[in-house]
Amino acid sequence: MRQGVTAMGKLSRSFYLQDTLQAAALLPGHILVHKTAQGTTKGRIVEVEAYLGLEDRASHSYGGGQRERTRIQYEIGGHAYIYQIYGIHACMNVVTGPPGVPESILIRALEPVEGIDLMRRRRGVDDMRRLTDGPGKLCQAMGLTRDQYGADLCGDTLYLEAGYEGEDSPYDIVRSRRVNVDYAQEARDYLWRFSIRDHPYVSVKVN
DNA sequence: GTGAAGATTAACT
DNA sequence: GTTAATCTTCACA
Repeated sequence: MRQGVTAMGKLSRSFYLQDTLQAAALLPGHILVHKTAQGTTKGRIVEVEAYLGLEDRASHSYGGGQRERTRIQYEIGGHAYIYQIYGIHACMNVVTGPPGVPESILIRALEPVEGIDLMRRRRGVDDMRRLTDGPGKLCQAMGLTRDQYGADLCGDTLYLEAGYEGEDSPYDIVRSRRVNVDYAQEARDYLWRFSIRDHPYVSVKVN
């Protein structure tokens, strides 16, 4: 390694075991990495939303009823919860908390960092701005499908790389209402979306 | 077995 | 701002 170039490590299990809202607030700025036979893609997380199963009417695990789709949310934090939505798109979540606690964090937007040409090919789009500025788009760009359901983020193919060091985020994080959960009664107003202030890759403008 | 709805996107008007 | 695309999962019978 060259002098002055710091290799920052992979986020460890402990990151995923902290309080979900705390983890969600710290997630923007870190890097999502996916290694495939086609190549490696990396993107800096710029927008996430927390889903707290038991008390959150917008969560797939609301009420705690364990279903086939949400099985992985009940595992220990640090696994990938990927589901298909509207029959078309995949969405990538990071499972948090100890075993038995169905909480996760939806990754809603990334800033492309590495493998940008591969992302362009997968998306069939040239404009870099449209590569990863939405939950379905980033999965397509990163090559994430339900095949990655349950992947261990403490493994070597799909994981998070530290984008900054230390306990506190150096980014200016904004809390806002989540996107497209208006049906969720009282839960629609929870400020469980965390994004980097004014970042160009955030999917939906913060109010 | 049947049906409804969705943590979205892109292409419209 | 509105709407179609497209299909798995879940609720209910």
